[in-house]
Amino acid sequence: MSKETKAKYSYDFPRASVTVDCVLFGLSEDKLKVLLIQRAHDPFAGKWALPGGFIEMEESLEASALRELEEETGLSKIYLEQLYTFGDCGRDPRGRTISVAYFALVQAAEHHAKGADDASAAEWFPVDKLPKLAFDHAKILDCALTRLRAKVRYQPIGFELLPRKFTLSQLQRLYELILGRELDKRNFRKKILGMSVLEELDEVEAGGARRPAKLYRFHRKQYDALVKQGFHFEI
Amino acid sequence: MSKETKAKYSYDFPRASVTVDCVLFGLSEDKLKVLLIQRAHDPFAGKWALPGGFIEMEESLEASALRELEEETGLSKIYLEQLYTFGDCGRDPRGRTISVAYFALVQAAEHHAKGADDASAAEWFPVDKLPKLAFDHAKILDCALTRLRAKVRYQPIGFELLPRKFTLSQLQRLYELILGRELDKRNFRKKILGMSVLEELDEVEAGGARRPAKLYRFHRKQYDALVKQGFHFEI
DNA sequence: CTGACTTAGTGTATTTTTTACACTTCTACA
DNA sequence: TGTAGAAGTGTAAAAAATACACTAAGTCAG
Repeated sequence: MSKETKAKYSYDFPRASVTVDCVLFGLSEDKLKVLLIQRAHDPFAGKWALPGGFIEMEESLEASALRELEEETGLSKIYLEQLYTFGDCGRDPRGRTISVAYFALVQAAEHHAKGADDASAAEWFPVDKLPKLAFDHAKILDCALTRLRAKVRYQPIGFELLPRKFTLSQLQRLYELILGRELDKRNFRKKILGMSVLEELDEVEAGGARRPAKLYRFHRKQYDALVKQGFHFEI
Repeated sequence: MSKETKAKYSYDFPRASVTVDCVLFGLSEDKLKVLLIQRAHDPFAGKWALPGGFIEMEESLEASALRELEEETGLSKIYLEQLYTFGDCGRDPRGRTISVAYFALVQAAEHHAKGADDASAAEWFPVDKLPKLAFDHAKILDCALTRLRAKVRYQPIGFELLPRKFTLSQLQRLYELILGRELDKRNFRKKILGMSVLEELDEVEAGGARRPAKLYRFHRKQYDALVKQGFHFEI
């Protein structure tokens, strides 16, 4: 345990390292944001990067991603979806590294990320105002954004970005942000309510010098049931 | 090179193996088929499995997949798309193995696959009549089928499965096979022709005791141009 | 207390898209 | 030459998507 610092694991053939990286999207200040950490160590020390790191041997890929995320940003209990696997030869100066990328949507407001472990800082950046990223993380992020835009059209994933109780205007605004275009209020409401995946609550939004809006909640069970029946959610 | 058979590559931390596996779909005898190889070696010697194997260090993931495919089945020059990465702990009895799965569509008729290398045989199996598969390959195949069914709805991928020149009836039949339901002939033609991604040829189908059908060709350039304009292909 | 301000909330008419549906055409072969 | 068999074609009805403008409910300032 003292001087045995190298050559502890030997194999007949060379092996690549496997890492996981997470693209976390959040919504705050009326902007779509992504969570980045500032790297504490080389390579790319001081540079911004996606949270992530090496997998452990007795952990599934997703578990690795969740662990790294918690270690570096303090965030936990997040639903991750696998995005893509990046394995080009030159992508990591330390040697051949395969990175399995995950992405997730969270309520940025609820998650005050703080840097820890291999990260000296963690911060939410607007997706249209990003710093230069380490490794090929710009490419990974780009891939995630494309996926998000495609996905939001036919899956009700947007709900993950909002507080559990939200107004229809908030929901519409979210869709407009992700899709990058305005939607008609009446048509949006008609459509989304017609899907019966929203549960109308008996509460209204507090505060503000205007008519208070009704609050709704996403009805996941109802949604899952509809999906099973072959329902096609599409905005 | 003679007795140095172990411990040639050493690392400070344990590393997982990385493999690639390919799900190749083909069309023949009016059935959707998938290409399997019979494993020549342990583990699972004699069992059917997806073609695939370990990556090399100086090869991209896709290049590895193409190489393995050629080694084991003789097929080459195929457009592969990354499907998903499978990395659960118990999936390979040899130890922790991460498999990056790819999938592709080819004209089964044109590709007389023959077993070679680590495969003692290669054969096309109808997707609804599969043998028991090695590793977690049944899961991978299932994932590929789901993806294919989802994808065929909004991308004109089916064309890869047909000969370069094909009739509208063949195309319709293909869609029916993949989607698993019948389509109306007139509506199908109206829709597909309305997309202007098919080029009508001056040839007709030969042979057969019936009215010969016009031949068409997929117009990839036209399709790519439409996609750039934000065109949404959907059957 | 009331009027001004701000966002919430609502319905209908038009256009477009999707669906359902049946007969004629063309060729090979008996 | 006529019969078998797939190819090929149009229209009407239903459903979905779109465009569009006013009233309602609350806060706050005066």
